[in-house]
Amino acid sequence: MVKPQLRISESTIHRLSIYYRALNRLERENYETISSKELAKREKLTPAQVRKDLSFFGSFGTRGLGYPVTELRDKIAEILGINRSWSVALVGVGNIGSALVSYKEFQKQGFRIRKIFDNDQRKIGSNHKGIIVSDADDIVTELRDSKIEIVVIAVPSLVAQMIVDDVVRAGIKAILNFAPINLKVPDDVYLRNENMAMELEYLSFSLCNDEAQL
Amino acid sequence: MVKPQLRISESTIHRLSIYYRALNRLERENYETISSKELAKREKLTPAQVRKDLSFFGSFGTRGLGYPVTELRDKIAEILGINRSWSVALVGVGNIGSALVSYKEFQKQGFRIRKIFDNDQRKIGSNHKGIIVSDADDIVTELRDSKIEIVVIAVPSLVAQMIVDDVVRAGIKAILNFAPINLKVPDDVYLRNENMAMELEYLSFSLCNDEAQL
DNA sequence: CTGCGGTTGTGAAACGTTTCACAACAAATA
DNA sequence: TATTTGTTGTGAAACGTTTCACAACCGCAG
Ligand SMILES: NC(=O)c1ccc[n+]([C@@H]2O[C@H](COP(=O)([O-])OP(=O)(O)OC[C@H]3O[C@@H](n4cnc5c(N)ncnc54)[C@H](O)[C@@H]3O)[C@@H](O)[C@H]2O)c1
Ligand SMILES: NC(=O)c1ccc[n+]([C@@H]2O[C@H](COP(=O)([O-])OP(=O)(O)OC[C@H]3O[C@@H](n4cnc5c(N)ncnc54)[C@H](O)[C@@H]3O)[C@@H](O)[C@H]2O)c1
Repeated sequence: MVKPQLRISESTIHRLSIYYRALNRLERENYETISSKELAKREKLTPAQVRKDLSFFGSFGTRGLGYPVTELRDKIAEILGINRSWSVALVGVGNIGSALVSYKEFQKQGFRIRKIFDNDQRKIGSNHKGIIVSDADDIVTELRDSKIEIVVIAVPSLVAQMIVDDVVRAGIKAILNFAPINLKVPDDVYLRNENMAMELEYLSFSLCNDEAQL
Repeated sequence: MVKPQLRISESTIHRLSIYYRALNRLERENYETISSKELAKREKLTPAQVRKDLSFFGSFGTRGLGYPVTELRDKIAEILGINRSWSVALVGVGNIGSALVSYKEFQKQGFRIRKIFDNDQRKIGSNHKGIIVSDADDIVTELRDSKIEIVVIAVPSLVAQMIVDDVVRAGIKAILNFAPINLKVPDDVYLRNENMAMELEYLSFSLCNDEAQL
């Protein structure tokens, strides 16, 4: 898929996610083709950037015409690996965990929550959207025997490292963490952090340094 | 605060957020000073980066000794503008909105949710952590007469642009958006997006391109 | 008060990403 | 067929960020 031995930057991948969503909308609006110029305008990017990003993975457009919307959308889905479904487990079904379980878009996109863990006796055994909450003490064994590929961590910061150690021990290679803390994982485990406080802090900084044109 | 006419990059600000949290932990662990080397190690960054980031804002360390933990933490809080409290409004108290209202860390950090809007008749008038939910139809007037500085958008994507237009019309200059869509705002309004799907997609991409050492 | 180990602050080099600019091509029109 | 308009794909230039490397300095020991 990727042109051999070319390192793709994080920003490029993030923009592919953006293109993917934009193309879905364009399809709904019955566009058949889209130029890099128009796509860039819609997403506040530059046409050159759109073309360069795509060119890392192949040549999907037609000169003079632009890119075929549906085809490009599918191509990007393939590149991102979202043209399939992924088995996801959630650890910690509190405020944010519950919100994630109830979020239909993730399921629609192919991210299927198949296991939920918690250590609260009142929650263990309860049913969340058809999934029975397991005891967090069993994470290692339950994950090892499962087909889970991605684990979402939504437990308090203080216990997050402990949980993530278990998750890693169970052989999981991809983790999405909501605790505002830097988790330590081996090099072969992919870890992404979702840190809302950081975005609020960015807004705070922007407001404080307003005249400086950020 | 910022050295005159120097543009600070987004990455630098994000790292300041990281340092801030790290320093808080160090304080709890009774560290009095910390070297850029040690701080970098803890947060998987480089010592040079730590020093360069801080140097944009002044000179906070002592050669031979490192940085004073508490003092530096307070300095960074001042730079980020989080040494004060901010009045926040939330629009959409569904799954994710409720999670945010219940999240104590934001309040502790000084981000105080003071108003909540929704358009669901069953929710309007109800009480969430001491705040009565207002009718979303009144956003413009209610926000205009208020001291709200930051608005969090947690409504379905389809209505997010409409809501954000109201919010902008009310004179709000900082918005944190959870809807997975590119919102259009005037140049003088700061908009940050929290897009969880994007992080899941990044993990998916990483897993699919594993051998390529991402 | 000199020398040494340790660390900052910062210009300059190295590196990475974005933007530019244009050849190559597609379609439409005359 | 020739010409015009529009757009991609991509090397090369411009720009921005990270890393390097070292002078300047601190505290301490002798
Ligand atoms: N709520 C938010 O809006 C929000 C926003 C940003 C970040 N976060 C972060 O997300 C995480 C969860 O936040 P929350 O508000 O949902 O907290 P919460 O207290 O509502 O939920 C935490 C859940 O984890 C469970 N838990 C605790 N220890 C556990 C363990 N050892 N093993 C398994 N489960 C355990 C608890 O029983 C609870 O169900 C925290 O790290 C928080 O900082 C939350
Ligand atoms: N739930 C999640 O975990 C999650 C994760 C990522 C992103 N998001 C995004 O966050 C947003 C909210 O998601 P959710 O799961 O909380 O949805 P939800 O349906 O649970 O909540 C949406 C809330 O917005 C209210 N609302 C609808 N139209 C409104 C209007 N015109 N004015 C004011 N309020 C209105 C609804 O009454 C409801 O209370 C969506 O854009 C979603 O894509 C949610």
